[in-house]
Amino acid sequence: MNISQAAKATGLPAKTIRYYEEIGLIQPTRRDNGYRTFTETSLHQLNFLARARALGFSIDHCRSLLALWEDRDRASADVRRIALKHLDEIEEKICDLTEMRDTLGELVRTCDGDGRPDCPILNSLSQSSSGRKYHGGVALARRG
Amino acid sequence: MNISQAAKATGLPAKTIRYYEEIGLIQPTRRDNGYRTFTETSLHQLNFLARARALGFSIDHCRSLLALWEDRDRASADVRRIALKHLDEIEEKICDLTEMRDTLGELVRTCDGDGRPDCPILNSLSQSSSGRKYHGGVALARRG
DNA sequence: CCTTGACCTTCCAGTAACGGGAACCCTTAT
DNA sequence: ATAAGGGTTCCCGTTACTGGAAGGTCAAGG
Repeated sequence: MNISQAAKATGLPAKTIRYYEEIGLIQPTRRDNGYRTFTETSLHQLNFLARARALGFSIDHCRSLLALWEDRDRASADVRRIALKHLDEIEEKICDLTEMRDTLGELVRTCDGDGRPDCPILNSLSQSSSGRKYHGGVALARRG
Repeated sequence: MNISQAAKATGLPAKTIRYYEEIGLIQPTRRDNGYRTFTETSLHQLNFLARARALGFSIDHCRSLLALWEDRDRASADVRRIALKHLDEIEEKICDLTEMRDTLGELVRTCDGDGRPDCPILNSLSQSSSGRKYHGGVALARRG
């Protein structure tokens, strides 16, 4: 099975699959012409990764989970620990975002949105930062 | 006022302030020795930026908001439109994260976390992806 | 005058997780 | 022979910074 077939089968872009190989998450074999070959096992791994990534696990966490998955003797507790840690992070993010949403929602609510130059949103933003939290800048930033 | 004073006054790291100058968000003047000088106006801008960033506005949105803020004739509707768009994105993120949390929480709940090798979390992850959504990989990823 | 230490400067590299696109090879069909 | 549709590697760009090196500046102390 070639990479585009594997991509179709797992829902992952071919680029992503190549990337996963590059960083050592998977090791598909090669044919004589250099093409990657994906077996049933590769597909299982890729599906595992796709699902874990969809649940928000980082690549590093995915690496650990994948190793645990392939270790017949692993302890369930190890997996649980990673999942719990991730769950905590998700909770915190939801909390931050909810706070953002409430604050911003309140501002938007009080903004007429008409043609007049007065704007409660800008007024609030220009106030000197009481209650503002600096989260390291990037933690709450948007992507894409 | 030097950069470290400005940093202390705004809560932004000096590195970040230099970065904001580099990408053209602010234009502090320079002294003869090359040191940046921050005035009351600079501090207002930096506070504005810090607050907008804390609300999750992207740098690009911040740039627009800052321009609108400094435009005495701007229409309130312009600001409102940006804020609403951002609000939508926040909502969607919260939604995605909540879904993640619920799914992962359910898995963790059914996991004993003992020493035995059987693990419901891994079992679920290894199932073939029904109901899984591929969000473009990065949208839901963690940072830091 | 010299040194020390705390500032300040610029520049370069790295982060997470890919996506876009160029340049080029392989296979199959016409 | 050539065109289409795979595949490959490699490099750059993305976001919003952070860390660190190399070096200039300034005030105080000996």
